[in-house]
Parts: sequence; structure tokens; C-alpha cells
Amino acid sequence: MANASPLSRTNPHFFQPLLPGFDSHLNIPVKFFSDHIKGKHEGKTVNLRSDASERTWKVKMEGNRLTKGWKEFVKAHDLRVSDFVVFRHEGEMLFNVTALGPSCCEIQYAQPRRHEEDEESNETEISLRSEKEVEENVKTESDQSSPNLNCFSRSVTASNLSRDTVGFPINFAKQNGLNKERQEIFLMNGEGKTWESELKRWGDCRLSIVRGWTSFCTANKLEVGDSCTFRLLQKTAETPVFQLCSSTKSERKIQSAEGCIDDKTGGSRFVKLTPTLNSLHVGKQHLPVSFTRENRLINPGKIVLVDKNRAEWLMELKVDKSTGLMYIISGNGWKKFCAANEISAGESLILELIRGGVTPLLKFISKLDQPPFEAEAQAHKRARVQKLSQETEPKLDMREKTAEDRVPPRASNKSSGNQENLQHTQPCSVSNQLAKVKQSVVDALTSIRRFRAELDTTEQKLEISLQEINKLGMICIAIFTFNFGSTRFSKNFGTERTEDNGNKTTTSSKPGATLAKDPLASEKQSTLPLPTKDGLPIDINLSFNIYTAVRKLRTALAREGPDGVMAYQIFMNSTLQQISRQIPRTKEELLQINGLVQAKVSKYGDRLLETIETTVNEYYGTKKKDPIIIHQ
DNA sequence: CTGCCGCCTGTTGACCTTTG
DNA sequence: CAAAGGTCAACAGGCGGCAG
Repeated sequence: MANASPLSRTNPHFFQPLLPGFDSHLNIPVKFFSDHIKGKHEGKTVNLRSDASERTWKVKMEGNRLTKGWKEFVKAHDLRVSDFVVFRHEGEMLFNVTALGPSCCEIQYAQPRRHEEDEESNETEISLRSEKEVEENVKTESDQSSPNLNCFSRSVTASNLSRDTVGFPINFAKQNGLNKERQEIFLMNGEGKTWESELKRWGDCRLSIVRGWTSFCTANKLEVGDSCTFRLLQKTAETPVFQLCSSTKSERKIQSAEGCIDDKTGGSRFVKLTPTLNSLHVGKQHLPVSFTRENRLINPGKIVLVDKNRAEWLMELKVDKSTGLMYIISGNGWKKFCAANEISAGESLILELIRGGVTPLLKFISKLDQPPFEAEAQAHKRARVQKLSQETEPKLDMREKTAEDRVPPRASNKSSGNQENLQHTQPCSVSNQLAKVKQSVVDALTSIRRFRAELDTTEQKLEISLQEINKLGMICIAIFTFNFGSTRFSKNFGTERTEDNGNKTTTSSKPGATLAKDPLASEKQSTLPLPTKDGLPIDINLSFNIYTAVRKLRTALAREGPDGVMAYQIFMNSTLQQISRQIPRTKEELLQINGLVQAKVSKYGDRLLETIETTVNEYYGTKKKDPIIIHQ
């Protein structure tokens, strides 16, 4: 899977996808271990560094396993299942680690916390990655005391698209000094492309992005219902830049691909929920403590509910801070979900918890008709429920209302076998009621067994799919490591290769012929040519070296610069990618790179050109300016 | 007609209280 | 103590008025 030096002549690399259980230890690939560690550095402590922090983590190596200390590194970098980590050996058991998210893009971290701000957790210098940070920032937007907001989320709606206007969180603006009546801003997508826009203030308490929103959404295929999160990149600049750092749609695609692995928590996967009039009205549903504890469902976040038609409903799993209880909330999503499953107040439904991905899923298993007396008792349980129903139908007594409420759904529910009986049995004897309860339970059990069999089959299929996805993920990671567009890559994949000595050899003419294999399995794939804008191929190995070199330069510049200057504020990743693709050799050529304005070229141009020149010379082993474009 | 503005109202979600 | 209900601030979006 991973291999020594496939990507660079100087630094051996390997990468690992993070699978469940990754946080306790990480296996170094056997081949890498035997090539670079075994016999030389065995049993030593490994030093891990990342671009996200200046700190070095010491991690114990037992055999080919990273053990003691790895957990801290994981925690500090907020690594999660389905992320990837690329280890680059810098020598003397020092590894530079690059973390990539499930989207195969590098995880962006927020500004490092200062020690004085977070003295309690001095083991963690890095603040959380953007996705989590987003959640926290959104959560604390109303909290005036929370410092350093640099992300906000917005949903794409038909209304804001049609009006080309979207609301802007006022607290976010206040925290970041966006107080002007009108302020030009840039909306930037993940690839670094920008759209001109404007932030406008109305009165004291309202801000909106007033133009550019629709074109941004259209260009980035953001549709109604998607939720997108923006990060403020250049806070101090004349024109603030808000970069799209995540969107719900892509996340959900990942969830649906990954979210159906069986859980390994050992708790009961099934939960019975009984929505009440109020829970439907306020749109939230508490989960039984026993269920959340057994299944370790203790962290707030997203949760996907799958209804009987297999439609997914993305909701929030929250924790009630005063009681510690977990509940699902989604505006009227819970009400609609119940409606979609033909569940009305007082009726119960059984859901099965499916875990394994980033987001847990609760799948509708069956409806559990309650005996009327129980539903009735529940309906009478609270005086406030009565108040609520009186608001809607003030003339009805609660008892009458319950009956009224319950009859129509049953009358319309053709699938309910005992609907007629239920309608007539309210005054029935206890034995009749018990018989009905028993029948309901038997029906529910039958449903559960049927769904379980179906789930087993689906699970097997999904596991096969997951393996395929993992394979693809590895391919993507290799592509990303080169930092080139995957579509261009795939076009040329397998058409031409270079041996380690840099000589080009044609080994396969079938596009994709080697795609099925692990892309990192062979060192011989290290110099796949990619076309430039002109359609001409470039030497990917050189470009990768340049990318690595300018990235190192950026880190160095960030460290040299004044406190608080982030690497991305010097050069953005997209700028580095463009530099590595176009390999500018003069300041004029630098100015043609997006993101390199005159001021930056004046400030950093010399060092950039020097770095590029050195890398090119090292690569070709010569001082002359070799042509970068290699014609096929 | 289009874009901008501002008022108003419904929705959402966090936090707290009450009930059984 | 678990679960449900209540309250309220913040926010989103509908709608109508106004200007160009």
C-alpha cells in the first residue's frame, strides 16, 4: 500500500487511511518499515511534526507500531476515522505528517491557540479543524464572550438565491470588525477561485451579503438545501476573503457511503420512541438515556434519520446541558419525519442505530401501534399538553381530542391490519387490550426480523462498496499528494511512466490499466506527466518537489513573520499548486499566478524564485534553466 | 423591471423548569 | 432521575415600499 520514496527523491513517504481503532496506535506499512526503519531505528522514539503546529510530538515505536504518544497527536490534530495521514520522513526518525480529510483535501486548521488562552490543555497547540470549529463557532455565535470566530455557516435557500442576498451573522461581523455600512468582500471556493461580493449593514443589527451569492452558488453547484461554511481568510485585508471550507451536501455523500457499517459498541441498536404532541410541535425528540449510553451516543453532532422510504433526514443530535440528555432536533424535520413514517402523536416507532461512519444513522424499522389506553394516558400525562391542544382546538376536551386526532390516520392507514378493531375497542376488556398489545409486539418483532434480514444483505453489499471506496480513496490520496486535478490525471494515468532515474519509459498505453492497482504500490509511477494549460505534459515529480519546497518556504516565512501570521495568509495552497504547475522563473511570471500581487512578489518574490531555482537545479542536477515542459 | 431596504413574523435552538 | 414542556433571543425570510 505505502511505499518508500515513490514521490520524492529525497524523502521517503508512506500514507495510511485511518480506520476504526486508529487512535490507539498506527501501523507503519511493513515495506516502509523494513526498508527504512528495521535494523537502523527500531524501537526508537519517532518525532512527528505537522504544518499545523511548531510542536514536535514524541511517539513510541513498538515494532512497526506507533503507540504511546500517538493518541495525543491524534487528539491535537482532531484526526477522525476516514481521514488519511501522509508521513514524510525527514531523517533521524523525524516525520512531517500531512492530514487529509475524507474529501481527500488537506485538513485546514484554525489559528493556533495561544498558551495563555488555553492553559488547561497545554498538550494541544492546534485548534480544531475547520469542520469541528465550524460547529463550535456556529454554536457560539450568540455567545458574545467567545473569541476568535473565523467561520460561519449559511444554508442555500430558494429565497436567498432568487434575491441574491443572504443573511450574515451579526456577532461574527462584530467579532471580526466588519462594521462598515458597505464592505466589498470576496467569496472564495475551495480551489481558490474568487467571486466579488458585498457585505451590507442595515441598521444596527443586520448584515447581508447582497450580491454575488447566487453566482457563487451556481458556479459551485450549491443547491437549495445545501449548507455551506465559510472561513474568514484575510481578516485585516482591505477586502476580506471568505473561503468555502465545507458543505453539507458533500458531507452527506460521504455519510451515505460510509454510514452503514454495523456498530461495535455492543449496546442495543434498537430504540423505541414515542413522539408527543409537544415533541412534534417543538420539533425535538429526546432519546432514552439507556439507549444513548449503551451505544455511546454521547457527543452532539449530526445524525441522519432514514425513513421507511429510505429517504435521509439530516438532523442535529444535541445534548441538553442541564440534564445531560441527548435529543434530536431539526426544526420541523422531526415532525415531517414522523409524518413520512405515518407516526402521529402517541404512537411509537422503532429505529435502529447504524454506526461506523462519521455520522450515526437511525433507520426506521417499524411502527409500533400503542394500545389506545396507553396513548390516551400519555395524552393526558401533562396539563401543558392540554394547553397546547386547547390552543389549536379550544372547544375540545383533551379526551375527545385524542380520539379525534387518532381516528383519521387510522382510517386512512390501509396497511394497518387491526385498524377497525382499534377504533371499536376503546371500551374493551383488559384481556382484549392485552391481546392487542401482544399482537402489536408480535407484529413489531416480525417487522424487526424482516428488516434485520434485509439489513444484513444491505450491510454485506455496503461493505463491498466501502472496500471499493477505500481503494478509490487511496487513489485520490495519491493524486492529491501530487496536488493536481484528478480529472486531468486520470486522462493520462497509465500512459507514461518514468523509472526512478528519471528516464521516461512507456509501459502501458491503456488508460486506467494500472488504476486497479494500488497507485502507490509501485515506485515507477512517480513521474506521471500531467498536461499544462496548453495541454502539454509537465514533469509531476519536479512539480511535486517544487510544491514541497515552496510549502516549506511558506512555513519558514510564517515562522519568521510577526506573531499570528498564518501560512495561508502568505501563500494559499491554491497559489502554491499553481506555482508548482507553472513553475515561474521570473517576477513577471510570478505576477501571473493567482494570489500573487505586486506587494507579495516584492516581499517574497526573490525567495520564491530562489527556492524554485534551487529545486529545479537539484532536480536536473544542473545549473542551467532546463525547459520545464516535457513534450510527448 | 430590478435591486435595495426595512419591517414584521415565523422558525430555530439553547437553556431552564416541571412532571411523573 | 429521566423525560417532556416552556421561554426567549437570534435568525431567516416574506413582503411591500422606494429609487433608479
